[in-house]
Amino acid sequence: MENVRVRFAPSPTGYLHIGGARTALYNWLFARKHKGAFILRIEDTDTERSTQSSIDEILDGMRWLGIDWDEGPYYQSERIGRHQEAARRLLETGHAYKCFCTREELEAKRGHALKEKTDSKYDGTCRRLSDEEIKKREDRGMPYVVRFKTPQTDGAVVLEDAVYGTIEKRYADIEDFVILRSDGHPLYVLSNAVDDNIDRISHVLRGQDGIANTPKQILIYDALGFKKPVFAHMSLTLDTKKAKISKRKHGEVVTVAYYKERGFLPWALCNFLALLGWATSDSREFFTREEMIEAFSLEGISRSNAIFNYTAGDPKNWTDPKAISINARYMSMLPLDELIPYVRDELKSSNLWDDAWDGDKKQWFYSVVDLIRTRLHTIKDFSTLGRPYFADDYSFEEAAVQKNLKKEPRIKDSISELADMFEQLPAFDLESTEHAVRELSEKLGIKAGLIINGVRTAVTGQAAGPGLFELLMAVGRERVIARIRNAAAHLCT
RNA sequence: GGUCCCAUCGUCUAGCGGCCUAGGACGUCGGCCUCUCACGCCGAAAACACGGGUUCGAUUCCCGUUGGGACCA
Repeated sequence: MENVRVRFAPSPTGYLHIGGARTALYNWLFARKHKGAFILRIEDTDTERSTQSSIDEILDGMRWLGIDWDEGPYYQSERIGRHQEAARRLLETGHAYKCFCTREELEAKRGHALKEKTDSKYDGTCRRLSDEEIKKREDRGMPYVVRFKTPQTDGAVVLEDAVYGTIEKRYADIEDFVILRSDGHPLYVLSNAVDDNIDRISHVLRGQDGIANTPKQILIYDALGFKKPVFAHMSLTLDTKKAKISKRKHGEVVTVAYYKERGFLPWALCNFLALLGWATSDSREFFTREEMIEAFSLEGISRSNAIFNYTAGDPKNWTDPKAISINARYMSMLPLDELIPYVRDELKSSNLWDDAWDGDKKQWFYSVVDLIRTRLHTIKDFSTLGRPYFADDYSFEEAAVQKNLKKEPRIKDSISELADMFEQLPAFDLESTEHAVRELSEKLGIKAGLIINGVRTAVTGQAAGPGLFELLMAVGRERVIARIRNAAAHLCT
Protein backbone atom coordinates (compact mmCIF):
# COMPACT_ATOMS: atom_id res chain seq x y z
CA MET A 1 0.00 0.00 0.00
CA GLU A 2 1.32 3.39 -1.00
CA ASN A 3 1.72 6.30 1.34
CA VAL A 4 -0.44 5.26 4.19
CA ARG A 5 -1.27 8.18 6.43
CA VAL A 6 -3.57 7.69 9.37
CA ARG A 7 -4.42 9.80 12.37
CA PHE A 8 -5.75 9.73 15.88
CA ALA A 9 -7.83 12.79 16.61
CA PRO A 10 -8.98 12.96 20.20
CA SER A 11 -10.89 15.81 21.80
CA PRO A 12 -8.97 17.01 24.84
CA THR A 13 -11.99 17.21 27.08
CA GLY A 14 -10.83 14.70 29.65
CA TYR A 15 -8.57 11.76 30.15
CA LEU A 16 -7.36 9.24 27.61
CA HIS A 17 -9.78 6.39 27.96
CA ILE A 18 -9.28 2.81 26.91
CA GLY A 19 -11.61 3.11 23.95
CA GLY A 20 -9.60 6.04 22.64
CA ALA A 21 -6.38 4.19 23.30
CA ARG A 22 -7.68 1.27 21.29
CA THR A 23 -8.50 3.54 18.37
CA ALA A 24 -5.03 5.05 18.58
CA LEU A 25 -3.48 1.60 18.77
CA TYR A 26 -5.28 0.30 15.68
CA ASN A 27 -4.24 3.37 13.70
CA TRP A 28 -0.69 3.04 14.92
CA LEU A 29 -0.56 -0.66 14.05
CA PHE A 30 -1.90 0.06 10.60
CA ALA A 31 0.63 2.82 10.01
CA ARG A 32 3.55 0.72 11.20
CA LYS A 33 2.43 -2.28 9.22
CA HIS A 34 2.37 -0.31 5.99
CA LYS A 35 5.40 1.82 6.81
CA GLY A 36 3.16 4.85 6.77
CA ALA A 37 2.75 7.85 9.00
CA PHE A 38 0.76 8.06 12.19
CA ILE A 39 -0.44 11.57 12.87
CA LEU A 40 -1.75 13.02 16.07
CA ARG A 41 -4.29 15.77 15.84
CA ILE A 42 -5.96 17.43 18.77
CA GLU A 43 -9.54 18.39 18.06
CA ASP A 44 -9.68 21.24 20.50
CA THR A 45 -12.27 23.47 18.88
CA ASP A 46 -14.62 23.04 21.79
CA THR A 47 -12.87 25.78 23.71
CA GLU A 48 -15.30 25.53 26.60
CA ARG A 49 -14.29 22.00 27.44
CA SER A 50 -10.77 21.59 26.05
CA THR A 51 -7.97 21.88 28.55
CA GLN A 52 -4.21 21.76 28.46
CA SER A 53 -4.13 19.22 31.27
CA SER A 54 -6.27 16.94 29.21
CA ILE A 55 -3.90 17.29 26.27
CA ASP A 56 -1.01 16.43 28.59
CA GLU A 57 -2.79 13.40 29.90
CA ILE A 58 -3.52 12.12 26.41
CA LEU A 59 0.07 12.58 25.32
CA ASP A 60 1.40 10.99 28.50
CA GLY A 61 -0.91 8.05 28.08
CA MET A 62 0.18 7.45 24.52
CA ARG A 63 3.84 7.73 25.40
CA TRP A 64 3.39 5.30 28.22
CA LEU A 65 1.64 2.83 25.95
CA GLY A 66 4.45 3.16 23.45
CA ILE A 67 2.19 4.49 20.71
CA ASP A 68 4.50 6.98 19.07
CA TRP A 69 3.41 9.42 16.41
CA ASP A 70 5.29 10.71 13.41
CA GLU A 71 3.61 14.09 12.99
CA GLY A 72 1.86 16.51 15.24
CA PRO A 73 0.29 17.10 17.47
CA TYR A 74 -1.57 19.44 15.16
CA TYR A 75 -4.24 21.57 16.70
CA GLN A 76 -7.58 21.90 15.06
CA SER A 77 -8.15 25.27 16.64
CA GLU A 78 -5.28 26.67 14.60
CA ARG A 79 -7.09 25.76 11.41
CA ILE A 80 -10.48 27.32 12.01
CA GLY A 81 -9.68 29.80 9.26
CA ARG A 82 -9.29 26.94 6.81
CA HIS A 83 -12.61 25.46 7.87
CA GLN A 84 -14.38 28.76 7.42
CA GLU A 85 -12.73 29.22 4.09
CA ALA A 86 -14.04 25.83 3.02
CA ALA A 87 -17.53 26.85 4.08
CA ARG A 88 -17.17 30.05 2.08
CA ARG A 89 -16.12 28.07 -0.96
CA LEU A 90 -19.10 25.78 -0.63
CA LEU A 91 -21.29 28.84 -0.44
CA GLU A 92 -19.71 30.35 -3.54
CA THR A 93 -19.94 27.16 -5.56
CA GLY A 94 -23.57 26.71 -4.69
CA HIS A 95 -23.02 23.64 -2.53
CA ALA A 96 -24.23 25.42 0.56
CA TYR A 97 -26.58 28.20 1.56
CA LYS A 98 -27.24 30.58 4.38
CA CYS A 99 -30.04 29.63 6.71
CA PHE A 100 -31.69 32.33 8.78
CA CYS A 101 -34.13 30.12 10.63
CA THR A 102 -34.05 30.81 14.32
CA ARG A 103 -33.54 28.20 16.94
CA GLU A 104 -37.11 28.71 18.10
CA GLU A 105 -38.54 28.14 14.66
CA LEU A 106 -36.54 24.97 14.19
CA GLU A 107 -37.46 23.59 17.53
CA ALA A 108 -41.12 24.25 16.89
CA LYS A 109 -40.94 22.37 13.61
CA ARG A 110 -39.04 19.55 15.19
CA GLY A 111 -41.50 19.25 18.01
CA HIS A 112 -44.31 19.11 15.50
CA ALA A 113 -42.58 16.42 13.47
CA LEU A 114 -42.00 14.40 16.58
CA LYS A 115 -45.66 14.59 17.46
CA GLU A 116 -46.66 13.51 13.98
CA LYS A 117 -44.09 10.70 14.19
CA THR A 118 -42.54 11.74 10.95
CA ASP A 119 -38.86 12.47 10.50
CA SER A 120 -37.45 15.72 11.77
CA LYS A 121 -35.13 16.71 8.95
CA TYR A 122 -34.71 20.35 8.14
CA ASP A 123 -37.43 21.33 5.68
CA GLY A 124 -35.24 23.48 3.43
CA THR A 125 -37.06 26.78 4.00
CA CYS A 126 -33.97 28.90 3.46
CA ARG A 127 -32.74 26.82 0.56
CA ARG A 128 -35.57 28.34 -1.45
CA LEU A 129 -34.77 31.92 -0.51
CA SER A 130 -34.15 34.26 -3.44
CA ASP A 131 -31.04 36.38 -3.66
CA GLU A 132 -33.01 39.50 -2.73
CA GLU A 133 -34.51 37.83 0.29
CA ILE A 134 -31.09 36.73 1.44
CA LYS A 135 -29.69 40.21 0.89
CA LYS A 136 -32.57 41.74 2.81
CA ARG A 137 -31.98 39.52 5.80
CA GLU A 138 -28.26 40.10 5.80
CA ASP A 139 -28.83 43.86 5.67
CA ARG A 140 -31.04 43.55 8.67
CA GLY A 141 -28.14 41.85 10.39
CA MET A 142 -29.95 38.56 10.89
CA PRO A 143 -27.61 35.81 12.08
CA TYR A 144 -27.36 32.74 9.92
CA VAL A 145 -25.84 29.28 9.85
CA VAL A 146 -24.42 27.68 6.73
CA ARG A 147 -26.11 24.54 5.56
CA PHE A 148 -24.86 22.03 3.04
CA LYS A 149 -27.09 21.48 0.02
CA THR A 150 -27.83 17.79 -0.16
CA PRO A 151 -28.56 16.60 -3.70
CA GLN A 152 -32.27 16.39 -4.36
CA THR A 153 -31.94 13.65 -6.92
CA ASP A 154 -32.80 10.03 -6.41
CA GLY A 155 -29.30 8.78 -5.85
CA ALA A 156 -27.45 7.67 -2.77
CA VAL A 157 -24.06 8.05 -1.22
CA VAL A 158 -22.23 4.76 -1.44
CA LEU A 159 -19.59 4.15 1.16
CA GLU A 160 -17.19 1.28 0.72
CA ASP A 161 -16.14 0.70 4.28
CA ALA A 162 -13.08 -1.46 4.71
CA VAL A 163 -14.60 -3.15 7.74
CA TYR A 164 -18.36 -2.92 7.25
CA GLY A 165 -18.52 -3.32 3.51
CA THR A 166 -20.90 -1.35 1.34
CA ILE A 167 -23.11 1.12 3.14
CA GLU A 168 -25.66 3.08 1.16
CA LYS A 169 -27.43 6.17 2.28
CA ARG A 170 -30.02 7.81 0.07
CA TYR A 171 -29.71 11.53 -0.48
CA ALA A 172 -33.33 11.86 0.56
CA ASP A 173 -32.40 10.60 4.01
CA ILE A 174 -29.72 13.21 4.51
CA GLU A 175 -30.95 16.58 5.59
CA ASP A 176 -29.36 19.88 4.69
CA PHE A 177 -26.95 19.74 7.59
CA VAL A 178 -25.26 22.66 9.26
CA ILE A 179 -21.55 23.07 8.55
CA LEU A 180 -21.00 26.48 10.12
CA ARG A 181 -22.72 27.90 13.14
CA SER A 182 -23.97 31.48 13.31
CA ASP A 183 -20.96 32.45 15.41
CA GLY A 184 -18.69 31.24 12.65
CA HIS A 185 -17.78 28.04 14.46
CA PRO A 186 -17.33 25.10 12.06
CA LEU A 187 -19.03 21.82 12.85
CA TYR A 188 -17.30 18.48 13.22
CA VAL A 189 -18.43 17.10 9.84
CA LEU A 190 -16.74 20.00 8.08
CA SER A 191 -13.62 20.63 10.13
CA ASN A 192 -12.81 16.95 10.37
CA ALA A 193 -13.04 16.50 6.61
CA VAL A 194 -10.99 19.61 5.94
CA ASP A 195 -8.33 18.57 8.43
CA ASP A 196 -8.08 15.07 7.02
CA ASN A 197 -7.56 16.65 3.65
CA ILE A 198 -4.90 19.02 4.95
CA ASP A 199 -3.12 16.13 6.62
CA ARG A 200 -3.47 14.02 3.47
CA ILE A 201 -5.03 11.19 5.43
CA SER A 202 -5.28 8.03 3.33
CA HIS A 203 -7.26 5.84 5.71
CA VAL A 204 -9.78 7.04 8.26
CA LEU A 205 -9.86 4.38 10.96
CA ARG A 206 -12.27 5.42 13.68
CA GLY A 207 -15.07 4.23 15.91
CA GLN A 208 -18.27 3.14 14.26
CA ASP A 209 -20.06 6.07 15.81
CA GLY A 210 -18.52 7.90 12.87
CA ILE A 211 -20.41 5.83 10.31
CA ALA A 212 -23.54 7.92 10.50
CA ASN A 213 -21.89 11.13 9.41
CA THR A 214 -19.52 9.61 6.89
CA PRO A 215 -22.01 10.02 4.03
CA LYS A 216 -22.19 13.71 4.86
CA GLN A 217 -18.44 13.93 4.83
CA ILE A 218 -18.27 12.19 1.49
CA LEU A 219 -20.64 14.84 0.14
CA ILE A 220 -18.29 17.49 1.49
CA TYR A 221 -15.22 15.80 0.04
CA ASP A 222 -16.84 15.67 -3.37
CA ALA A 223 -18.14 19.22 -3.26
CA LEU A 224 -14.74 20.53 -2.28
CA GLY A 225 -12.96 18.37 -4.82
CA PHE A 226 -11.03 16.51 -2.15
CA LYS A 227 -9.57 13.07 -2.68
CA LYS A 228 -11.52 10.68 -0.50
CA PRO A 229 -9.71 8.50 2.01
CA VAL A 230 -10.54 4.87 2.61
CA PHE A 231 -12.94 4.63 5.52
CA ALA A 232 -12.65 1.83 8.03
CA HIS A 233 -14.88 1.87 11.05
CA MET A 234 -14.29 -0.21 14.10
CA SER A 235 -16.63 -1.54 16.75
CA LEU A 236 -17.13 0.31 19.98
CA THR A 237 -16.30 -0.70 23.51
CA LEU A 238 -19.34 -0.89 25.76
CA ASP A 239 -19.89 -1.78 29.38
CA THR A 240 -21.67 -4.91 30.59
CA LYS A 241 -24.98 -3.08 30.27
CA LYS A 242 -24.05 -2.20 26.70
CA ALA A 243 -23.69 1.47 27.44
CA LYS A 244 -20.78 3.55 26.28
CA ILE A 245 -17.96 3.56 28.77
CA SER A 246 -17.21 6.83 30.49
CA LYS A 247 -15.31 8.05 33.47
CA ARG A 248 -18.43 9.60 34.91
CA LYS A 249 -20.19 6.25 35.00
CA HIS A 250 -17.35 3.82 35.53
CA GLY A 251 -14.64 5.83 37.21
CA GLU A 252 -10.94 5.56 36.74
CA VAL A 253 -11.03 1.99 35.51
CA VAL A 254 -11.70 3.26 31.99
CA THR A 255 -8.70 5.59 31.96
CA VAL A 256 -5.30 4.58 30.70
CA ALA A 257 -3.61 6.44 33.54
CA TYR A 258 -5.24 4.11 36.03
CA TYR A 259 -3.62 1.05 34.51
CA LYS A 260 -0.25 2.68 34.84
CA GLU A 261 -1.00 3.48 38.45
CA ARG A 262 -2.22 -0.02 39.22
CA GLY A 263 0.89 -1.63 37.80
CA PHE A 264 0.05 -2.77 34.32
CA LEU A 265 2.76 -3.36 31.79
CA PRO A 266 1.97 -0.98 28.96
CA TRP A 267 2.27 -3.59 26.27
CA ALA A 268 0.04 -5.98 28.19
CA LEU A 269 -2.67 -3.33 28.13
CA CYS A 270 -2.12 -2.81 24.40
CA ASN A 271 -2.35 -6.54 23.85
CA PHE A 272 -5.62 -6.71 25.76
CA LEU A 273 -7.04 -3.68 23.97
CA ALA A 274 -6.04 -5.05 20.59
CA LEU A 275 -7.99 -8.23 21.27
CA LEU A 276 -11.08 -6.24 22.14
CA GLY A 277 -12.48 -6.21 18.64
CA TRP A 278 -9.71 -7.63 16.57
CA ALA A 279 -8.51 -11.18 16.05
CA THR A 280 -6.42 -13.24 13.71
CA SER A 281 -7.79 -16.33 12.04
CA ASP A 282 -5.94 -18.53 14.50
CA SER A 283 -7.27 -16.63 17.53
CA ARG A 284 -3.77 -15.98 18.71
CA GLU A 285 -3.57 -14.16 22.03
CA PHE A 286 -0.03 -13.02 22.66
CA PHE A 287 2.04 -10.87 20.38
CA THR A 288 5.20 -8.89 20.66
CA ARG A 289 4.96 -5.43 19.15
CA GLU A 290 6.61 -6.61 15.96
CA GLU A 291 4.41 -9.66 15.74
CA MET A 292 1.27 -7.65 16.19
CA ILE A 293 2.29 -5.11 13.57
CA GLU A 294 2.95 -7.99 11.22
CA ALA A 295 -0.36 -9.70 12.02
CA PHE A 296 -2.57 -6.64 12.02
CA SER A 297 -5.11 -6.22 9.28
CA LEU A 298 -8.39 -4.42 8.78
CA GLU A 299 -10.07 -7.72 7.91
CA GLY A 300 -9.55 -8.91 11.45
CA ILE A 301 -11.57 -6.09 12.96
CA SER A 302 -14.96 -7.27 14.16
CA ARG A 303 -18.17 -5.48 13.34
CA SER A 304 -20.06 -6.10 16.52
CA ASN A 305 -19.37 -4.04 19.59
CA ALA A 306 -17.19 -5.50 22.30
CA ILE A 307 -18.02 -5.46 25.96
CA PHE A 308 -15.48 -4.38 28.48
CA ASN A 309 -16.18 -7.00 31.11
CA TYR A 310 -15.83 -4.99 34.24
CA THR A 311 -17.87 -5.37 37.39
CA ALA A 312 -17.64 -2.66 39.98
CA GLY A 313 -16.75 -3.63 43.52
CA ASP A 314 -14.81 -6.81 42.89
CA PRO A 315 -11.41 -6.34 44.53
CA LYS A 316 -9.88 -9.32 42.79
CA ASN A 317 -11.16 -8.51 39.34
CA TRP A 318 -10.84 -4.77 39.55
CA THR A 319 -10.85 -4.61 35.76
CA ASP A 320 -11.70 -7.03 32.96
CA PRO A 321 -10.37 -10.42 34.19
CA LYS A 322 -8.87 -11.09 30.81
CA ALA A 323 -6.81 -7.93 31.06
CA ILE A 324 -5.47 -9.03 34.42
CA SER A 325 -4.74 -12.46 33.11
CA ILE A 326 -2.82 -11.10 30.14
CA ASN A 327 -0.83 -8.80 32.37
CA ALA A 328 -0.02 -11.63 34.78
CA ARG A 329 1.07 -13.84 31.92
CA TYR A 330 3.38 -11.16 30.62
CA MET A 331 4.84 -10.73 34.08
CA SER A 332 5.77 -14.37 34.27
CA MET A 333 6.83 -14.83 30.65
CA LEU A 334 8.89 -11.72 30.07
CA PRO A 335 12.67 -12.03 30.14
CA LEU A 336 13.76 -10.82 33.57
CA ASP A 337 15.80 -8.02 32.09
CA GLU A 338 12.69 -6.52 30.62
CA LEU A 339 10.62 -6.93 33.74
CA ILE A 340 13.13 -5.65 36.28
CA PRO A 341 12.96 -1.95 35.32
CA TYR A 342 9.25 -1.88 36.11
CA VAL A 343 9.82 -3.59 39.43
CA ARG A 344 12.63 -1.20 40.25
CA ASP A 345 10.41 1.81 39.59
CA GLU A 346 7.67 0.37 41.70
CA LEU A 347 9.95 -0.35 44.64
CA LYS A 348 11.50 3.09 44.35
CA SER A 349 8.17 4.82 44.48
CA SER A 350 7.22 2.72 47.50
CA ASN A 351 10.47 3.58 49.27
CA LEU A 352 11.56 -0.04 49.29
CA TRP A 353 14.45 0.29 46.91
CA ASP A 354 18.05 -0.41 47.78
CA ASP A 355 20.71 0.63 45.28
CA ALA A 356 22.70 -2.52 46.08
CA TRP A 357 20.09 -4.45 44.11
CA ASP A 358 21.52 -2.86 41.01
CA GLY A 359 25.05 -3.69 42.18
CA ASP A 360 26.35 -6.33 44.61
CA LYS A 361 22.95 -7.85 45.24
CA LYS A 362 21.75 -7.84 41.70
CA GLN A 363 21.78 -11.60 41.49
CA TRP A 364 19.77 -11.89 44.64
CA PHE A 365 17.26 -9.31 43.47
CA TYR A 366 16.73 -11.07 40.16
CA SER A 367 16.20 -14.39 41.87
CA VAL A 368 13.61 -12.95 44.24
CA VAL A 369 11.68 -11.29 41.44
CA ASP A 370 11.80 -14.54 39.53
CA LEU A 371 10.65 -16.48 42.58
CA ILE A 372 7.53 -14.47 43.25
CA ARG A 373 6.50 -13.21 39.81
CA THR A 374 4.28 -16.15 38.87
CA ARG A 375 1.88 -15.50 41.67
CA LEU A 376 1.56 -11.76 41.18
CA HIS A 377 -0.83 -10.03 38.82
CA THR A 378 0.46 -6.50 38.58
CA ILE A 379 3.73 -4.69 39.11
CA LYS A 380 2.13 -3.03 42.11
CA ASP A 381 1.99 -6.42 43.80
CA PHE A 382 5.76 -6.40 44.15
CA SER A 383 5.53 -3.65 46.74
CA THR A 384 2.48 -5.01 48.52
CA LEU A 385 2.46 -8.80 48.48
CA GLY A 386 6.17 -8.78 47.77
CA ARG A 387 7.03 -6.46 50.64
CA PRO A 388 8.31 -9.14 53.06
CA TYR A 389 11.07 -9.96 50.61
CA PHE A 390 12.26 -6.40 50.30
CA ALA A 391 11.63 -4.95 53.75
CA ASP A 392 11.38 -6.02 57.37
CA ASP A 393 8.32 -4.02 58.31
CA TYR A 394 5.83 -6.30 56.63
CA SER A 395 2.37 -6.89 57.99
CA PHE A 396 0.65 -10.07 59.08
CA GLU A 397 -2.56 -11.36 57.61
CA GLU A 398 -4.84 -12.08 60.52
CA ALA A 399 -6.34 -15.19 58.96
CA ALA A 400 -2.90 -16.62 58.24
CA VAL A 401 -1.69 -16.00 61.79
CA GLN A 402 -4.80 -17.61 63.14
CA LYS A 403 -4.60 -20.67 60.96
CA ASN A 404 -0.87 -21.30 60.84
CA LEU A 405 0.49 -19.95 64.12
CA LYS A 406 -2.19 -19.81 66.78
CA LYS A 407 -4.34 -22.81 66.03
CA GLU A 408 -1.76 -25.50 66.81
CA PRO A 409 -0.29 -24.97 70.30
CA ARG A 410 2.91 -26.91 69.62
CA ILE A 411 3.81 -24.63 66.71
CA LYS A 412 5.27 -22.06 69.04
CA ASP A 413 7.81 -24.46 70.51
CA SER A 414 8.60 -26.20 67.28
CA ILE A 415 9.35 -23.07 65.31
CA SER A 416 11.49 -21.55 67.99
CA GLU A 417 13.41 -24.76 68.16
CA LEU A 418 13.72 -24.63 64.40
CA ALA A 419 15.20 -21.15 64.67
CA ASP A 420 17.87 -22.58 66.96
CA MET A 421 18.55 -25.37 64.53
CA PHE A 422 18.89 -22.92 61.65
CA GLU A 423 21.38 -20.96 63.69
CA GLN A 424 23.51 -24.06 64.22
CA LEU A 425 23.50 -25.18 60.59
CA PRO A 426 26.96 -25.23 59.03
CA ALA A 427 25.41 -24.11 55.75
CA PHE A 428 22.05 -22.45 55.21
CA ASP A 429 20.84 -23.92 51.96
CA LEU A 430 17.82 -25.65 50.43
CA GLU A 431 18.85 -29.15 51.50
CA SER A 432 19.96 -28.37 55.03
CA THR A 433 16.93 -26.26 55.89
CA GLU A 434 14.53 -28.84 54.57
CA HIS A 435 16.42 -31.55 56.37
CA ALA A 436 16.15 -29.59 59.61
CA VAL A 437 12.42 -29.22 59.25
CA ARG A 438 11.89 -32.91 58.50
CA GLU A 439 14.08 -33.95 61.38
CA LEU A 440 12.22 -31.72 63.80
CA SER A 441 8.88 -32.89 62.49
CA GLU A 442 9.81 -36.47 63.20
CA LYS A 443 11.26 -35.74 66.58
CA LEU A 444 8.20 -33.85 67.78
CA GLY A 445 5.66 -35.94 65.93
CA ILE A 446 4.23 -32.88 64.20
CA LYS A 447 3.44 -33.03 60.51
CA ALA A 448 6.07 -31.24 58.47
CA GLY A 449 3.37 -29.27 56.67
CA LEU A 450 2.27 -27.65 59.90
CA ILE A 451 5.74 -26.43 60.66
CA ILE A 452 6.27 -25.31 57.10
CA ASN A 453 3.09 -23.28 57.01
CA GLY A 454 3.84 -21.82 60.41
CA VAL A 455 7.28 -20.74 59.31
CA ARG A 456 5.94 -19.29 56.10
CA THR A 457 3.50 -17.14 57.99
CA ALA A 458 6.13 -16.16 60.52
CA VAL A 459 8.59 -15.11 57.84
CA THR A 460 6.22 -13.43 55.37
CA GLY A 461 3.03 -12.77 57.30
CA GLN A 462 1.17 -14.60 54.58
CA ALA A 463 -0.54 -17.96 54.17
CA ALA A 464 0.45 -18.35 50.55
CA GLY A 465 3.71 -17.97 48.75
CA PRO A 466 6.62 -19.75 47.13
CA GLY A 467 7.91 -23.07 48.33
CA LEU A 468 9.20 -22.55 51.86
CA PHE A 469 12.83 -23.40 51.37
CA GLU A 470 13.27 -21.18 48.36
CA LEU A 471 11.52 -18.52 50.31
CA LEU A 472 13.97 -18.94 53.19
CA MET A 473 16.90 -18.56 50.84
CA ALA A 474 15.37 -15.39 49.43
CA VAL A 475 14.89 -13.82 52.84
CA GLY A 476 18.23 -15.01 54.20
CA ARG A 477 19.34 -16.71 57.37
CA GLU A 478 19.61 -13.76 59.74
CA ARG A 479 16.26 -12.34 58.89
CA VAL A 480 14.59 -15.75 58.91
CA ILE A 481 15.81 -16.51 62.40
CA ALA A 482 14.86 -13.11 63.73
CA ARG A 483 11.42 -13.29 62.19
CA ILE A 484 10.72 -16.77 63.52
CA ARG A 485 11.75 -15.78 67.03
CA ASN A 486 9.71 -12.65 66.86
CA ALA A 487 6.66 -14.58 65.73
CA ALA A 488 7.13 -17.22 68.41
CA ALA A 489 7.33 -14.55 71.03
CA HIS A 490 4.42 -12.42 69.93
CA LEU A 491 2.07 -14.28 67.63
CA CYS A 492 1.74 -17.86 68.75
CA THR A 493 -0.79 -17.62 71.50
C1' G B 1 -39.26 9.43 16.04
C1' G B 2 -36.15 8.91 11.43
C1' U B 3 -31.67 6.77 9.35
C1' C B 4 -27.55 3.47 9.76
C1' C B 5 -24.96 -0.65 11.95
C1' C B 6 -24.63 -5.24 14.65
C1' A B 7 -26.22 -10.44 16.49
C1' U B 8 -21.53 -17.73 17.93
C1' C B 9 -20.35 -20.15 25.19
C1' G B 10 -21.02 -15.29 31.15
C1' U B 11 -16.86 -12.23 28.40
C1' C B 12 -13.20 -11.68 24.02
C1' U B 13 -13.41 -14.44 19.71
C1' A B 14 -12.36 -18.53 15.30
C1' G B 15 -15.75 -19.89 11.51
C1' C B 16 -16.11 -16.70 5.32
C1' G B 17 -21.99 -23.76 2.39
C1' G B 18 -20.21 -29.76 3.65
C1' C B 19 -13.76 -30.12 7.60
C1' C B 20 -18.75 -28.20 13.08
C1' U B 21 -21.32 -34.14 17.43
C1' A B 22 -19.00 -25.47 16.45
C1' G B 23 -12.39 -24.48 17.83
C1' G B 24 -9.29 -21.23 21.17
C1' A B 25 -8.72 -17.75 25.37
C1' C B 26 -10.44 -15.52 30.08
C1' G B 27 -13.65 -16.65 33.95
C1' U B 28 -16.22 -20.83 36.64
C1' C B 29 -16.03 -25.98 38.47
C1' G B 30 -13.29 -30.77 39.20
C1' G B 31 -8.49 -33.49 39.13
C1' C B 32 -3.03 -34.02 39.02
C1' C B 33 1.37 -31.77 41.24
C1' U B 34 2.19 -30.31 46.49
C1' C B 35 4.38 -27.65 52.58
C1' U B 36 0.41 -23.28 51.24
C1' C B 37 -0.67 -20.31 47.06
C1' A B 38 0.45 -19.53 42.16
C1' C B 39 2.44 -21.52 37.71
C1' G B 40 2.05 -25.87 34.77
C1' C B 41 -0.70 -30.12 33.09
C1' C B 42 -5.43 -32.95 32.47
C1' G B 43 -10.76 -32.72 32.36
C1' A B 44 -16.03 -30.66 32.81
C1' A B 45 -20.18 -27.43 32.32
C1' A B 46 -21.06 -23.42 28.79
C1' A B 47 -23.00 -20.53 22.49
C1' C B 48 -24.70 -20.49 16.58
C1' A B 49 -31.48 -14.98 19.24
C1' C B 50 -36.19 -16.57 16.64
C1' G B 51 -39.12 -17.62 12.11
C1' G B 52 -39.23 -18.21 7.02
C1' G B 53 -36.81 -19.12 2.50
C1' U B 54 -32.38 -20.50 -1.17
C1' U B 55 -29.69 -25.22 -1.52
C1' C B 56 -28.68 -32.14 -1.99
C1' G B 57 -26.77 -29.57 2.50
C1' A B 58 -26.89 -23.97 6.39
C1' U B 59 -23.51 -21.08 12.10
C1' U B 60 -22.07 -19.53 7.21
C1' C B 61 -26.35 -16.68 1.63
C1' C B 62 -31.43 -13.86 1.33
C1' C B 63 -35.94 -11.88 3.81
C1' G B 64 -38.72 -10.87 8.17
C1' U B 65 -39.19 -10.65 13.63
C1' U B 66 -36.89 -9.69 18.12
C1' G B 67 -32.94 -7.66 20.76
C1' G B 68 -28.79 -4.31 21.19
C1' G B 69 -25.91 -0.15 19.67
C1' A B 70 -24.79 4.45 16.98
C1' C B 71 -26.09 9.06 14.67
C1' C B 72 -29.53 13.26 14.11
C1' A B 73 -31.43 16.63 17.68
